[in-house]
Amino acid sequence: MQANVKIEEQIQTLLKNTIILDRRYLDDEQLDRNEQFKVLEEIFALDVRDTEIRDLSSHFAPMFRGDHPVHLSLYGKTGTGKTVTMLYFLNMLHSLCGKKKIDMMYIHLDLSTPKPCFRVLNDLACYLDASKRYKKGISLDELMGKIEEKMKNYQGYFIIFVDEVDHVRRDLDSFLKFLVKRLPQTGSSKLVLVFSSNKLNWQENIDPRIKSFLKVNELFFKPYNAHDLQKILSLRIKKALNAKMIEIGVLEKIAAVSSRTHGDARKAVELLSKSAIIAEREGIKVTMELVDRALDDIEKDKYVAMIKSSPKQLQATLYAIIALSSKSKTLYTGDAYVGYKTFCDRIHLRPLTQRAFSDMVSELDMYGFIQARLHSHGRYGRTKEISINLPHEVSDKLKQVILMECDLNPVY
DNA sequence: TGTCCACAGGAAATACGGGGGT
DNA sequence: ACCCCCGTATTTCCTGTGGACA
Repeated sequence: MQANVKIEEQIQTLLKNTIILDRRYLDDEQLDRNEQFKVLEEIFALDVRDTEIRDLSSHFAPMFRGDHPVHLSLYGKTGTGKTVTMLYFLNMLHSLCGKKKIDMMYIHLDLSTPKPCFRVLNDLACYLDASKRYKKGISLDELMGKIEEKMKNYQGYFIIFVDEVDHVRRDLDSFLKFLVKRLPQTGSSKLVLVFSSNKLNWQENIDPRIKSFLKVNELFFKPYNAHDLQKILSLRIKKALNAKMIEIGVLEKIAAVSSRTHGDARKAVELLSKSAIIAEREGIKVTMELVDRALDDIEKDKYVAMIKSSPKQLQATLYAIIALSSKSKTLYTGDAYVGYKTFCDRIHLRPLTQRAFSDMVSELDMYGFIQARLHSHGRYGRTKEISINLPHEVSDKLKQVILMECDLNPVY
């Protein structure tokens, strides 16, 4: 009896302190297409990305006169809404075309993770239902043929949205050549290509003959400013969180910090989400200080997540470096390599050559785990000076994580 | 000024693993 | 089942190098 009361009390307080009401709205991945569009609609209704949408409209307007719009290039850093805005726009365009009885279809090729040319074409073919999913073994030509075959009888507008084009590894040239020169010549469909990229110069390295065929209109997405971010965040708060548990100023702070450092909407929402999670776990309101802590946490998680998804060899390299550099102040490649080999021995991993090890070190340097500066000691040789400038807690955490990964999955 | 250390980092060769064709 | 092809990971081999030292 008494226990019942107690439990009820506890549940009551928990409910009262609940912050996250619907966590799906804190992570777009968990929303389905329609829900995403709904959220977008609300955001765009607040005049966010208004100019971009206007530009897009005017770019595609010729379609309604039976004209053929030229290709389009979108530029903007990650998280500035290129993908989201374009998808939203295409969706609208699609339904508008439906109303006006204009034949139109669009395809979104998502390259957020880099893929070789082959896979991209395969994806395209799959969307068109022109081929099954291959991993390897079929020639590019054959794939292209299948796609052409499928498109031969299509008459209407055909929009291909290539998201993050510069991520086509190996042979971006032949991929573009196919899209720009070969595909338009098959059948009578009106092909419109939309490219997005966060590199301004992605066109620089492509074959000039193809480049000249890419008569592109360009559209720039500016990073979100604090004002826009506030609108976006407040919408998320409305959808996902218990507004009573969020102190005044938190929203503004997150928006300000985010716009100052990156202007990335996804990261801003992530920060909000992280703050809420911490607050809920500790049963307190979301305060300004909590936002700072969430910021730290995100930073740490980044490293941990990255090392977790890295190959064993890279993990071993990092472990050896962390372990060694806590003992001595300056660490050189040779010593690091020796330490790495002993560690490999311990976890039954076949050690790499020094040459390959050196590449691992460079990679870790690139990712920001360590710093490796080339330094010459005169007749005592030239080597990299390796140092770590992560906070101790982070490197300790990394060590733990790596050990766990290795001990649980011994190789060889 | 020449030597020589202890590597860096480029190029080419080789190993590997997964998948299709037959 | 066997062979071939392709893309990627490593190895092998190699040339290059800043500067302390004699």
